[in-house]
Amino acid sequence: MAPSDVLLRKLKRHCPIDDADAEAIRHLRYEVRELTEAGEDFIRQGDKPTAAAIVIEGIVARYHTLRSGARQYLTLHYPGDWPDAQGLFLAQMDHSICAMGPVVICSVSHEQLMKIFKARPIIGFAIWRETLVDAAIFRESITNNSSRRGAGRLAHFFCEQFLRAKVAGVAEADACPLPLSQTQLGEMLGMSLVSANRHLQTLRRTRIADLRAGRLSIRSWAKLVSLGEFDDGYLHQTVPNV
Amino acid sequence: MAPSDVLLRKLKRHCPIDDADAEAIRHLRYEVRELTEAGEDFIRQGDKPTAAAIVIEGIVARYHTLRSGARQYLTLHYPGDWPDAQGLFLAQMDHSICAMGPVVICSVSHEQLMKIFKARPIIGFAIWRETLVDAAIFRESITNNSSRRGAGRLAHFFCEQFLRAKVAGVAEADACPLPLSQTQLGEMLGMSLVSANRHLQTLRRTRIADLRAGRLSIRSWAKLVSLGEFDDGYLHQTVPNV
DNA sequence: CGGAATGTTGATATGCCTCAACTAAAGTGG
DNA sequence: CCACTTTAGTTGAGGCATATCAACATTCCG
Repeated sequence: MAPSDVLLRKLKRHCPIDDADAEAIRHLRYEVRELTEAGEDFIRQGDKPTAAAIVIEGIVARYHTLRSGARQYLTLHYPGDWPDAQGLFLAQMDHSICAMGPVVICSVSHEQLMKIFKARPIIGFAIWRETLVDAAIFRESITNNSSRRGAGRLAHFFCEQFLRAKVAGVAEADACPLPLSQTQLGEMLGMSLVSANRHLQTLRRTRIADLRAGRLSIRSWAKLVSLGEFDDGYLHQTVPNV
Repeated sequence: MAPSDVLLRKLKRHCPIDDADAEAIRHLRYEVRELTEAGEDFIRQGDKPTAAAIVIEGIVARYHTLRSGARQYLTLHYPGDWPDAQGLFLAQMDHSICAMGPVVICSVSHEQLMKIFKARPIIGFAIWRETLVDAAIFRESITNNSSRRGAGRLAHFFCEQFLRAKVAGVAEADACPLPLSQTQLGEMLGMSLVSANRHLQTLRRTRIADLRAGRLSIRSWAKLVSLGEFDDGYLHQTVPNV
């Protein structure tokens, strides 16, 4: 899919974009970039970005680097997502973003975006809303990592990733890409890789879900939702009137 | 301080607000509300707000309610903060907000705000930036609650609250209000109240910090920062050019 | 003065981390 | 194509941090 199509598809999920808005978006100049290496950073903590990136293909992750050098993964991002939209107003990156596999991203300069926001506020609102949904996802992660434990924490995470992959159009009926090693899964959920491994096996053994070779398979959605106490409200998939 | 002064003070921290912008803000109609009961909710999970609240005096908290009825506190908010700005674009609240003591809030209808955003984009940008800093704070909480443990987790939290209280103008040189019971401290940091109590005592014994009667006293800022591995970059206090 | 909420302490249990060894799979170079 | 290396996944054992339970102290408030 062409970058502007991915972009429009996503923005329309946030706000009603009319033909003139769509035209303006199609006329943006973006630079397309391919990353082939899994793990490659494309924005680093401390950077001062002058353009915003949109994921076109593949999956990227935001992460903090701790004093010790350890990582805390924060979220994954799917095609259509704007993983560094905050860079529009926050001068310096407080975290890094890396590719979780082969990825295509495109970037649009802040300059162009600021101009379009002034001329067509609705486009700014759509991207603002994107950042607000991100924030809701962060909040949910605080809760998941702080108050659920073991398999429930994994289950909640899997529910979210599966739904988001589905909305982004990269999931099948009962499976989706989830290119995380068990080490990374642990770094995402605040547990050791040994714990991640063991809870993963529990989900396998109970035929609830399976993660293998970068692919998440859902065996029983109902059980997964129940175990993770998952309620998708925070993903805010229903579009408001603006 | 008058509501519009608190509001302007905060917005100016985000973007350069000119006289005409300030005038427009002063002419907004807001409803002032006082809450006297600690613990009183003023927005509930599931609500569909039609106005946005600004904290004028006191401290409020956002929290999730789990299936079990337990709470996960997400963040505290200080005078000038917009704890439910997300309601502008996300139809339904995914969390609740309560007063942590006597509080004054004022609310401005979404209708008025949307109008002013279209006429004066810079005001929208300032509030957008507010929501982006919130998101950065959420990210940091994920990391703090997931990858630091014990006293370090407490220390990081205390550093953040002290700095934010200072910026909001409600802190003294080495102390600030922090109206949390130990139970709530635990619910904020993802630990039991017994653990919260014991780590608190460690900080007391080592003369690093003390929390008593809703008041946080900093005994050694240097040690607190070091113990919590605190770096204030994520609070994004430096103002960008727009 | 009594009752409720909050804070403190001890004892016990358990979940998770760490260490360490080993297996399996994937990628590399001769 | 096969040995070799590297990375990822699996398993067991031991110890520690934190949760839980329970009793008690303290403060606050009516």
